Amino acid sequence: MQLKDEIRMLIATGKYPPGSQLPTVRQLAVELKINANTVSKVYSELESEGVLATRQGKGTFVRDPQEIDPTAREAVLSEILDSLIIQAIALGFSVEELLSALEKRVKEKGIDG
Amino acid sequence: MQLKDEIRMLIATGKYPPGSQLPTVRQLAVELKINANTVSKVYSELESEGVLATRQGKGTFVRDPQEIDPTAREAVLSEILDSLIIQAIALGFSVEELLSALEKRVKEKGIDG
DNA sequence: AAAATTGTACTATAATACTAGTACAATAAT
DNA sequence: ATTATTGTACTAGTATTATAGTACAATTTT
Repeated sequence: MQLKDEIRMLIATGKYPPGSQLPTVRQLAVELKINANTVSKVYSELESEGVLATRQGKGTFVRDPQEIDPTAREAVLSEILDSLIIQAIALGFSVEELLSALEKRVKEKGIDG
Repeated sequence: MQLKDEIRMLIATGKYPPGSQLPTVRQLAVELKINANTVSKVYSELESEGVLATRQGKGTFVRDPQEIDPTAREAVLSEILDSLIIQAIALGFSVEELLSALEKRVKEKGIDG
């Protein structure tokens, strides 16, 4: 299920800004040649992470971050940070190296904000 | 396959320092009540990431980070950093928030280095 | 109210991953 | 050399997951 990553990517790069509507599950299923239920599951998982919001009969939308419960939002971030830290340390990177690598990567990708 | 994460965790926390030997695939398979081939696969994947080194007939060992090819090592780090950045941005975190959250998380966990 | 649009639930089928058991290959110890 | 130890390859069986197709539920639009 790397579809989740692709959707997050499209959101992160601004292709789908907050409030915008994602393709319908049927549209995306046809486009990617996968099953509508699989798309639905992915949307549901991203919804439970707070990234998306679905409304029956209307569609699936990118959630405005300010509307997300801050506690849940930070919990998700902490989880992925922990995973990152563990992987980096296991590879022998120091904390300093990790921090500077993140800064460098951010600059390279030219991310706004 | 969250076994990979657990092994990385044990390495990161110093339970298995560089050069130390991991349990044999059979030992770990019995202990976790899973199949030896599954353990072998996990070991192989971690080896391809550069974290482990296996030697036929001798066992599987934690690789000394200094022995890892620096290019491959940084490629792995870049990959997980990109994943982190995308997830964080999709959740509406700014780069500044991401960096400070990482610093904070590192301090909280009291990681050496 | 009726029709259209969208996400979801359900069953059956196909594909994938895991398990179990065994045999083999490479290294180390005797 | 022989034996023991360790990781790997292989086949077959099981379980999990994804797919396909259909029907249903909730909302919007007409």
